[in-house]
Amino acid sequence: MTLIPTLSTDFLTPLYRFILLHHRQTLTHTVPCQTQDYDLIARYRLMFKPHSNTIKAIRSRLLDWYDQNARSLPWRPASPTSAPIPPYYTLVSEAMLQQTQVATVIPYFHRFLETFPTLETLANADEQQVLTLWQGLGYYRRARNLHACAKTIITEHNGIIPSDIDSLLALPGIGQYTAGAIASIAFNQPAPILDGNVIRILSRIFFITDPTDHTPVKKQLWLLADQLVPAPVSTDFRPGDYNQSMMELGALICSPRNPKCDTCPIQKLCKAYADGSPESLPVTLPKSKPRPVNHHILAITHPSQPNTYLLEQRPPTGLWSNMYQLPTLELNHSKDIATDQLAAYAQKHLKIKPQAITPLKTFKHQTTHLTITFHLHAITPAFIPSQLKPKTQWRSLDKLADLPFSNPQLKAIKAMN
DNA sequence: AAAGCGGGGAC
DNA sequence: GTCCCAGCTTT
Repeated sequence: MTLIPTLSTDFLTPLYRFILLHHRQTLTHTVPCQTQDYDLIARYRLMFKPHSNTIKAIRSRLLDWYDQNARSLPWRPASPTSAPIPPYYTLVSEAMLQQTQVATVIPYFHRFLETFPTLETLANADEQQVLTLWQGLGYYRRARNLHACAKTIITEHNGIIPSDIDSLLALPGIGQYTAGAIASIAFNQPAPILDGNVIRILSRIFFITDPTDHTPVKKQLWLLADQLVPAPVSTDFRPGDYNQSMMELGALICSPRNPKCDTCPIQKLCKAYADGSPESLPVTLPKSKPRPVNHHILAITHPSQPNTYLLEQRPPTGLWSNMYQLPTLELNHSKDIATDQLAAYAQKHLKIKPQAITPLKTFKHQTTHLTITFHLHAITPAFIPSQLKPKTQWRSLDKLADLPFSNPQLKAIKAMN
């Protein structure tokens, strides 16, 4: 019994060739197999080589379903016959859609393109303006990467977004998924994608019960996705539409909970449905819980100018990098002791000697890794400092529209007005 | 391999 | 409350 998979490598990128080679070796070492390995080997066979009829059925059913049920979205052509959208639109939408739902992205996408209608306008913009348009969307590194991406494409690719996976992967903020999405959607290249939707669908169709965020399983899923994406020789060579049909199915039918199996175009091909357990897949590794921390916000009023407060810019790395805020420090102990610490911090780091510190408000903010309790304090300086620390400035709260703030900072600022 | 990185939708 | 979302990067 041979377990060497027969894959066409004609259209695989070097990365996939590497993965494939690695697993060929793995499988070679598995032969001859031990009896206790039969289950594992059966699973590997399945994952490597679905029956060609299964592959064809999945492709054609998904494409037919997509033609009838695709949502109208701003980054899609209005109809199959209308002009293709610029690759720049695909780049922007894919950056925004990373870990973010379609409904959340739509208004941001419109505002962004209104301000930066072309790659060149984006490349020439200030990072501050790009971040401000991203305000509230989260994962702000995406905005800075997209901005850097535009600059790089202008200088190193003559302003033309590259269509090959390797060039795309070299750009900041573009990983395997986004490279595959841009190559397939914007340039109709037969590149696979693997996002949360595709993982969910593949794990259910092929009944993959291993944790899908485990690296070897993830590699198998990439190989599976690579086999399923239409190849140039096939009659239904629409890799961009096929990839989008997978994600569309994951969003509209094959949802994490309460999947609508009754209306699923590939229900008959789904092993998890046959097993009666689609909702139990995919299996994921347990995630760590958010850590509680305390952040203290200092609302320092200008002694003479009304409604004017001291602002600072956050460091270029870490949480809310490069965004603006009322001076804020992390201080993790009881609130009573905090006042002295706040005064010391204001003197040392802001050159402000507080005349009075008044607690104003406390509120919680949730991120993926932190549960932050914000403590908002009003501070009246004893005098106006002769000079300010770098990256700090006095600013009227009426004139903040051009600066990027995190949601909790906006909340604190709103409480001051 | 694991952690850091946001905010909101859906239930 | 929970889980997850058209993931990427750093350690």
